[in-house]
Formats: sequence, structure tokens, C-alpha cells
Amino acid sequence: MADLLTIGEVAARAGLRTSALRYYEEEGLVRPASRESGRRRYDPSVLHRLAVIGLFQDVGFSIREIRRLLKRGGTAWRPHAARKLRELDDRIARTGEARELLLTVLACDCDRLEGCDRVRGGHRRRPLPGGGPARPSPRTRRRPA
Amino acid sequence: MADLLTIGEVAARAGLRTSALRYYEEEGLVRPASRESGRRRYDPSVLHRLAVIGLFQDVGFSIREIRRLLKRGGTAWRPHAARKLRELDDRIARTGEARELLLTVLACDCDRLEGCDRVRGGHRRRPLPGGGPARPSPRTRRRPA
DNA sequence: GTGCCACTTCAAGTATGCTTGAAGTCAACC
DNA sequence: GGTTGACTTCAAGCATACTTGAAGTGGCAC
Repeated sequence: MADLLTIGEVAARAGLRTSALRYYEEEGLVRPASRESGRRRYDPSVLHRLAVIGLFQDVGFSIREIRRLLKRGGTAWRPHAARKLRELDDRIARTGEARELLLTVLACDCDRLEGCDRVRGGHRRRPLPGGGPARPSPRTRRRPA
Repeated sequence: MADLLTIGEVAARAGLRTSALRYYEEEGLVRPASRESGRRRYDPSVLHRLAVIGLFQDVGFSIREIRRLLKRGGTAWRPHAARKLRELDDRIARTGEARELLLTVLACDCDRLEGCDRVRGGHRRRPLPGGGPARPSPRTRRRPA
């Protein structure tokens, strides 16, 4: 059965621009689609992959990180994934803290956010000298149109 | 008492570069520091503000959004903060999903991530036509050095 | 056969969040 | 007085994740 999708259909269903799909292909996030007279034809399963990509992207992984996660089996894939898992735990904790902070200031009406005592301790970034990237460094996702 | 900090000291304690601090001042995230013969002198309280900024930044808010949140009292500040709160709830949920997904693939050793059934449903991006920004669009944070 | 539309490639542009470089200033130490 | 080191401003550069524009192609309707 040839229930393949055009790039326009995939884009519409995934909530992306066609340019994003071409970019993902170029970056190796999705396999190059088969062609019919030059035009891309996608297997519907690409939609699921795009959902996974979108999920990881939303939670702060860069395209290169996602590519590494999705290309299983590379050397040290497992430690990489495990590291990412710990990052997610960190991220969940920080997001909870931010949520608490926002709740507090929404509730207490105090004028200075700084006095709220909510953030003290535990929020320092790692020192500059050495030690690699200080943070996971989430990416910028462009909103469609 | 003049226990004010130089920009270098603030940077070291906050885990930032001095260039970031100047940038934050320029962008209105922190008030312009007082000057001593041209050089910035910071009140130590700026460290707490920087921690708050870092926290919100880490959980996906842009500098402009953070500025709005920290400049309380502007028109519609409260609805803005409330909206951000809902965004955080979304983000926490999605991060949890990503975590589950990573856990699954780490555990099950299956070769295709697509078959894991973990992400189906609920992960579509909003349709393109109208409706404003499809996503909160977290920012890129440069890692120091 | 002539529109038209969705597609193609490729190069260049955009927004965010900074960093880097050039050129100069200030205070302190020798 | 000279050098050093941390600072100053300003302009330009960079990475990420795409978008946009130009110029052309393929197939279908009329």
C-alpha cells in the first residue's frame, strides 16, 4: 500500500513547517524520505518519530543530543542516555522550584521577589573554570509562523 | 557599609561571565549597578536576583519574559504570571513523559524507539494557522567558557 | 499549452543570549 | 614613570534552530 504522505501533509499533521522537516532530514533526525519524481514521500510512522523529537526538544535537548539518543547503539549510547535521565531529574526539580516561586509571588503580593526566601541556596551555577558545560543548555525552538 | 562587589566577584559567585552581567544590565534584568570611578559596584543582593533569573531561565523562560515577571506591577502582570504558571505545569508533565520514555528505552533494549508506545497521543504541536506561538519556546543558554 | 500549486535546492537571513575583540581608563605596585 | 590587571564601551561575531527568498520542476485542470 502506498499510503505515503507528502511533506505538506506531514508538516500539517505534525504542526511543523515543511522547512523544518527538510532541516531535520539534513541534520539526520529523520531518515531521508523516499522520493517520487523528486518529491519526498513519508511513511506515516515518521509522525511518531517527530512526536518523540518534539517531546525531547520541549524538555530542553538540542537537536544533536536528540540525534544521539535516537541513533541507538553508538558507542557509549547507554551512559549518554543515563546522563540525560539525570539531567531530566534535575530539570524536573528546578521546574518545581520555579513553580513554587511563581505560586508564592502570585499569592503573597510582596513587592520584592528577592525577599521571598524561596530560592536561596542550591541555585548557583557551577563555577566557570573547567568541568565542562555548566548547564544542559536547552535550545531555542522557533514557533511556527 | 561598603561591602559592595566588583563585577568580577559577582560573576565568580554567580557562575557567570562579566559579559553576561553587563548584558543583563543592558536588558533591564538587573538594575544598573552603582559606579565607583566608572566601575560597577554591586550590592550582594544582586546574587539572589541572579539566582532567580537563572532558575527561570533554566526552566525555559526567555530574558524578556523574566524581565516582565521581575518587574512586578506592570499592566496584566498577574495574568502573565498565571499563564507562566500553567506553562510550568505543562512543562513538568512533558518532562515527566520524556523521563519515562528514556527510562523505558534504557530498560527494554528494543531497537526502535518508535515502537515503544510511550509517546503516542498528546504530543502534537498546535496547528500552524493562527493561535499565536505554538510553544513557550525556551531559550538557548550559553555555557560559560 | 498554459496556469497553478506544491514541491525542489541552495544561499542567506533571523532571533536569542550571550562572547569576543579593539581601544582605552583607573588604581596599585615596583 | 611604567607595567599590570581588572575594569570600561562599542561593534561585531557565534551557535542553535529554523525561515525566507530566488529560481526552477512536476503533474494536474482547463
